[in-house]
Amino acid sequence: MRLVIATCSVDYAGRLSAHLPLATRVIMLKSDGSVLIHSDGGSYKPLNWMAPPCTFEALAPEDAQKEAGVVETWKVIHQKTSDILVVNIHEIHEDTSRELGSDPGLIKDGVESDLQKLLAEQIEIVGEGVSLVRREYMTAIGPVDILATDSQGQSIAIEIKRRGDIDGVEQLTRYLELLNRDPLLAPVRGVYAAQEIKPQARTLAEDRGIACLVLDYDHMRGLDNASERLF
Amino acid sequence: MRLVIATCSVDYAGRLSAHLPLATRVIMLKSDGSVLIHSDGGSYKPLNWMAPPCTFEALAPEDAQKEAGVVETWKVIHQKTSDILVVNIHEIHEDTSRELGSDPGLIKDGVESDLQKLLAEQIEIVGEGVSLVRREYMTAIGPVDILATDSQGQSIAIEIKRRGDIDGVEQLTRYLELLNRDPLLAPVRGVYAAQEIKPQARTLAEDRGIACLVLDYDHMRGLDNASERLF
DNA sequence: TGTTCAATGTCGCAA
DNA sequence: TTGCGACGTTGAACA
Repeated sequence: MRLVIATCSVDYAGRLSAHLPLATRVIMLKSDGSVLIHSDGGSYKPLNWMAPPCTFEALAPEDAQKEAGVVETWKVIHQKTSDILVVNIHEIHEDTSRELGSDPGLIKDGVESDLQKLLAEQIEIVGEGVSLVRREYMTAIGPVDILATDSQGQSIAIEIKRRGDIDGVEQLTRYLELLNRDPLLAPVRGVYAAQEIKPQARTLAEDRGIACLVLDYDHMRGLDNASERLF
Repeated sequence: MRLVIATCSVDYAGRLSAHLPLATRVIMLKSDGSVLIHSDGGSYKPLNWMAPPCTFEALAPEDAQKEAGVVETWKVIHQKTSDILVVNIHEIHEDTSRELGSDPGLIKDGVESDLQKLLAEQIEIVGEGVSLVRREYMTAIGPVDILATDSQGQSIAIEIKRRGDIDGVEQLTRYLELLNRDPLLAPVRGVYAAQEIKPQARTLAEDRGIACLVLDYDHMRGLDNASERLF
């Protein structure tokens, strides 16, 4: 790992072309050859970067560039896609290198599977008398998040998303079409459950006779507040 | 901007919970209070981070943590969502600070909007006698990229993607279904235009009677530049 | 300010 | 390897 603070300009050519005018930035050079160029702001996404596997090469600038103030040119080339990143260094302000060793990696806990688990446990949220058949009900085109039956014994296919976009409605529509071909299940109605359902998704769902259900994750989780676990 | 190389463990609680075991990492502290924790590998995404707007606070460790080897605790809290990131510093190996100033920002070329603009200008690429009706033709479920008419006056809905995946075909299908309900427009045929069209997307498109059109951005841009040179 | 859509998306899993 | 969906997505344009 090498960290450089330098005044530089950057050019990228690959799936698109991009240019960064001359300014002072942080350049992170990882040991796999990958490069990240960060400004002092924004979010975690760098202004420009090169993903591994790639090769790094430091070159002496051409005469024209040398006159423009370039002291060094870094050329980073992606080995598969031939994407190229060129960093023209005008001045290096800081330059630190250190061996970090491998990282044990991130341990995650609690995402969409939690929502699914909670809704399966609290399936009566979908409606009175509704009971769970099973989670991850397998079909030829993939698993339906939850299959349930209502008080009349009619099947309900439930698709769960954290954020209810239009593509989740498409997904559920495909499942419903398939499930309704099964005479043992049909008729199957659909429920689209999410913490938040976008207006366009709701419109499309309701146009197709799919019910929308907004889930309150915090309420479902009860008092098990994740932030409390830190203290 | 402050760059720290430190042996640390990290905890995050917010939309999910995550934990990073003790290891040596790079910690980037931006002047807006945001924090990025990088390992020496992977892609541009940090192992963990906190996005602005957030507050940064350095605390003395509690006794139990001090015994575990913690010399300092950094607490970063998101001002709106109350997401929290806690960094327990065991040892600082490098610590650099420098004022970077604001960044002029990235200049991009070759994204979807560029493609759309060029295809609108060079609409005859779609077919002889085809003429532009308008870009971003609005419908109830969103704007169609380009609406055009062919030499017979029949409507054409064009969906443009940089890379033609299957979801673009789904999108165009939805538009076509809607547009074909309009007696003033129907029948409307579809054209799926992209720099690269995946085989599955092509198969699905053609199965639905949607024509596929591969765009050569460099060539189209060349024509554009050439036509500019005439005036 | 909120919503929608693209992205050099990235990442992880399963077939 | 490829396909597919989630992501603490991020970022930008637009209403």
